Amino acid sequence: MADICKRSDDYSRWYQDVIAQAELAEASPVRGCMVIRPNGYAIWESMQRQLDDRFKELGHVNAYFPLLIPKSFLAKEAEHVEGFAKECAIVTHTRLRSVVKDGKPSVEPDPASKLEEELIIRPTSETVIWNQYRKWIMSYRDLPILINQWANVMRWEMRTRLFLRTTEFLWQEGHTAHATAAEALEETLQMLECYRWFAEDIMAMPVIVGKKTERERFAGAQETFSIEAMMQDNKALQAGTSHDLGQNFAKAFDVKFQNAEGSQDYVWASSWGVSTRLIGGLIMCHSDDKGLVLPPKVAQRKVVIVPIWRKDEEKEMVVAKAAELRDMLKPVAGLVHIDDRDKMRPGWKYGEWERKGIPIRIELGPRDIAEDVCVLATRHDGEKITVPLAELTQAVEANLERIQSDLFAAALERRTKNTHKLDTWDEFTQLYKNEGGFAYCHHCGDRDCEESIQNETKVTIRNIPLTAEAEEGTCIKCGKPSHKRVLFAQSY
RNA sequence: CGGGGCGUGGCGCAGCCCGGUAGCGCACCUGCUUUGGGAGCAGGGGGUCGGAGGUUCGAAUCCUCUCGCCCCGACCA
Repeated sequence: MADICKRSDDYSRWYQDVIAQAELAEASPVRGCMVIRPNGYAIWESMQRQLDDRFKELGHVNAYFPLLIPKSFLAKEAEHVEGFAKECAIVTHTRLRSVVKDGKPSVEPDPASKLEEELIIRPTSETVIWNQYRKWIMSYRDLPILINQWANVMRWEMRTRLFLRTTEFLWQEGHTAHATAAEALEETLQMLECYRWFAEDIMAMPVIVGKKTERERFAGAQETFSIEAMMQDNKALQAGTSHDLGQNFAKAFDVKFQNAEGSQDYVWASSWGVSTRLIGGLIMCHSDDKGLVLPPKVAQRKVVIVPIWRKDEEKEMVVAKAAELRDMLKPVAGLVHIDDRDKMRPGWKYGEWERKGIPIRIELGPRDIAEDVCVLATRHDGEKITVPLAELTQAVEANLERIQSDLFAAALERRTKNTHKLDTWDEFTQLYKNEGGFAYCHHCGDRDCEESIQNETKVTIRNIPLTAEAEEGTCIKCGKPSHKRVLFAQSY
């Protein structure tokens, strides 16, 4: 039981096994949609809370815009339609009627309820939001507007994978409006940095921060920036994006303001988002063949106590002691769970909490209590140490910090080991024929050249790192001159 | 949508080729003994084999269609 495929045998099978065994999510009756189970949702809540706090610190407020968008809205920004039209779900009727089909009772859309203007289920909310902004913005005094919304969106993708790409997903989308291009860009970069912070400091997932090429840009954006993380199969995962929208949406939705000098100008915009895809990244970044591994800062339950007993009297005593420890640990570990389920032996419980990724497990039995100690086991490295109860709080606190930094260090080391600087097409194709990874290479910047690389190798330019230094070279593919290296990888 | 694989109690599978109306492991329920790394014994409940049609005295097994899932591609956060 509890079989998790080894990463080395079949990575994507392993990924699915981890999700199933940790009870994070499962498929739904509708293809491509997922049911996020409590363990998975707890991760999302934890991410949501921390991001939301940060957004607010940076001056943003939350609002909510509707799920349904008039079809015509999507047609207002040319590139935007181009980008999303293929994957929009459309509402055409407002009610069903009962019918008998092949002798069986059934339902079908009532033809009488057909909508005059069909509605789109939002794939993203720029259009509805900008339609409202037109009403809210008159003067430069109304700017900036810094709104975020937590919502679900739908993109009818051909192929889905739990968390990484589902037809419906949860995300946050920030939509800001500014009086100047510089301010919009500043906001775009500020939120990009916020995402870097979240990925690295909270998720312990190192990322490369950079600018997307024209080809990979968000439909309707002037510039798109992303954070890219390396998964354990050496593929890249785009973990968050921040877009400088320029005046594209303001022009499409006619959002003008009067500036201090009295003249009219279109508003400058940014939008940025991260989604439940982050959970997929979290899994693929840290988990192992035993199951999920959660960084303490993301884990809702950071510590579980497994009491051990033989007789009922022992159970009472051990569980009471466990409750004491739980209360004692609250300031450093938050809510601590005591697994006092009967009918399950300790070994079983250890396995279960390992599959579920709880960072620290405390084992507490009569022998420990007699000696005023307990056993502290850390999930990520499997180490077990005996800790005097008097020192437990500090030990837990120190270990939570250690786990967090160990995970980041391990992920960074793995990325470093699998990152290369390549200068020849031969090395490039060899790398991606074999182990893959990140490759910093020169590229001419030509869209067709970029496309031909993808067609031949499935490798794309993930981004142009913000830290890329000027360096003369020649394009890895076509040999034309290049002035800096860009980040290549196969991606999810 | 193209290529490959697979649908049999909750989960994982066997049976299918050589038709005779279902079996194993785990899980579940009851009881007793257990409990420091996935406990043991005994008893027990649950499926008509993804769906539809066909061949046949008889179909999980053969044929046709269909739906769904997984993997590999094209599309994408």
